[in-house]
Amino acid sequence: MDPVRRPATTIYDVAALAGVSASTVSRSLNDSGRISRATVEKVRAAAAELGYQLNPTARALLTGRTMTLGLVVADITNPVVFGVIRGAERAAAQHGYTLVIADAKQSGEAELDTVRGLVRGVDGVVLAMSWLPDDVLQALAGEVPLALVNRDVPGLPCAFPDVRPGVDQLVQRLAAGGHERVVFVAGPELSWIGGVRHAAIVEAADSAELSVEVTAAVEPTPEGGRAAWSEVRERGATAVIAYNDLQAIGLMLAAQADGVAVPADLAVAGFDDIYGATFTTPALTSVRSPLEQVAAEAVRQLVGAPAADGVDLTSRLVVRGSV
Amino acid sequence: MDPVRRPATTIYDVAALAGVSASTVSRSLNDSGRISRATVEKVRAAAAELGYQLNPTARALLTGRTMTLGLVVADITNPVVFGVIRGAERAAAQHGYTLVIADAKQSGEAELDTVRGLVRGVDGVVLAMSWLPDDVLQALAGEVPLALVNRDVPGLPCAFPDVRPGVDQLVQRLAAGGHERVVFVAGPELSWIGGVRHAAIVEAADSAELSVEVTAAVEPTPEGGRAAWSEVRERGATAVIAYNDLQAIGLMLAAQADGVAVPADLAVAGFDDIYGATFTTPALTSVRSPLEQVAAEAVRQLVGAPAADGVDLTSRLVVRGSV
DNA sequence: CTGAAAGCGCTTACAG
DNA sequence: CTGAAAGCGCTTACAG
Repeated sequence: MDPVRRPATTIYDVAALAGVSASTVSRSLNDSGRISRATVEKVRAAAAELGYQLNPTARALLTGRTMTLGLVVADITNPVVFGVIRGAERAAAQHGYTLVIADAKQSGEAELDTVRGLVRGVDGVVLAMSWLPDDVLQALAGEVPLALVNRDVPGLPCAFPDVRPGVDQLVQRLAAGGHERVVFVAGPELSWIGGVRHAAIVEAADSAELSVEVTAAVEPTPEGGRAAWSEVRERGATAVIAYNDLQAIGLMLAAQADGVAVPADLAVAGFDDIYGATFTTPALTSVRSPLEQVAAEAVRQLVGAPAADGVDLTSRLVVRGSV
Repeated sequence: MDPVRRPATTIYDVAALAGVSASTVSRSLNDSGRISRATVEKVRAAAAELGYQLNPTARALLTGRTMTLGLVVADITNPVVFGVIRGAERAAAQHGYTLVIADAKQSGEAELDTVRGLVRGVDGVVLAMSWLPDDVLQALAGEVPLALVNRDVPGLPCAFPDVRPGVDQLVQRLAAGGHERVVFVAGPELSWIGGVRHAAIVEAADSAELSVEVTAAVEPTPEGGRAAWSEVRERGATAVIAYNDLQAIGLMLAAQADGVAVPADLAVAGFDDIYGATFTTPALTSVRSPLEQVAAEAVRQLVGAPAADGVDLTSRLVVRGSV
């Protein structure tokens, strides 16, 4: 791979061409003031002529900052991470950072290994939908600056959506539709956001005088949703809210395969409004959270940039045919 | 972000604790031979005690290699890139590289900018589903080692699946099903793999004595598929093969919305067998390519590792309800 | 088998 | 306003 690359031009090449010292080149290019305009322009011209590009490695060694951020996602197979990746990348670029994306492969152990492997090469790590317990995360934050997406751990920078508005809309809609038995399909036990979703549903149901039951925990996948279907059916639910869209889709397909009409016999809703939520028939109703903004917010906190105003991390209901 | 990090322990700390020179530490840790077993163990113990971790930046500056690879995907929103990301990441890790993932946002210009931004920080770049023309790619390869996924450009390392086996199976199945008018929905004009797919279909159709028409080019998205539906209908097709699954899904939904029964009135198939191909009713029949292996193969070529045997880059038909 | 020294490409006090 | 020099943390000829 190596032989192809021509030796990169350095600051010294530029200095020689411009007839100044390397220090002056460095200062001119970083316009740190204190250099005469004429010199700056001479240096700029020389740099342009040689096609000079800063060697980020050298700078990183000196400054101790790599200007690289790690993003560890719980499971890159879940379409919900798209938004997170997009938002994190946009925010990272905006603050001058490069983003390294790594997959934790749906396992806390793999996640920990992944972060550890990143530690020396990045200035900070964003953990999205982490499977690790609070104390492990707090300890990890001693090794490398950390920020969390869809999680709230005391003492750590965290960003997560406010799920209540969307959940309220969903529950009210179900109540208005005459549903009385609503079942919530539980996500992984370690999922913090799952607990938040459940709590928001229970609270909204209380005010709407609706009863909500919860199933045993299943995987946050279509297979998990399929697996939960029999329990949902036994509970005699007329409406089901899944931990996420993947589950909702699996459950809906399983129910339809059993001859259940959606939404006539069973209303189905999920969370995340993933890409693919419109592929089903009927299309899936879902509580959508602005994950791009949430991820961007986590990055902002991580790099210590000032808060932008007008960031709205509020969820909302996307109504489609399944409810 | 900075103040949190404790000053990292260096090779000199280890050297001091072990009572040897820094050179010896370096050599011991890289077991470059020529160091007595006793010394190596002493150094290892000291390193472990201090929790020493190599500073990759310093090594990179010295060796000129960052041990980082860039992966630029045409559109991270397309589920088809999952496999590419997974395969590339696995292969990169296997060869000791870290993978930086960047999104070209479905635009050749953005793609070029993205690669340029990566150039100085990586040892090589994998371009997946590139939108750039051959000559631009060849020129780019002069700036940074390049490898291509789903593309064949003379003179560059390339990896792509053999689509013919899967296409043959699909076309034979259509022929056996009595279809006579097959329409292929064209993908983006710049898509090399689109041309390959089309050619394979025409060839297979010829041997099966089936006629194949092709539509105007549309976007490789569900919206593109929807947009192509009217043309497909006008052509009186009884079977349609889309450039990719996303198109196939969009087209199928549009047809169904017009009261067309799938597969009774219209057989629909796509390419890629994306995650989500089973979300539709009926589930989508698709020609699946081993993109993980293809991506891993591109990485292998990029880093110049010897070819592993038993890599099979052959496509196959995944039969579901839509055909 | 081990060490002293140079150097990778930058930035930044320290002088002038 | 500009330059000479030191140093970031490593690796690697060059000596011994």
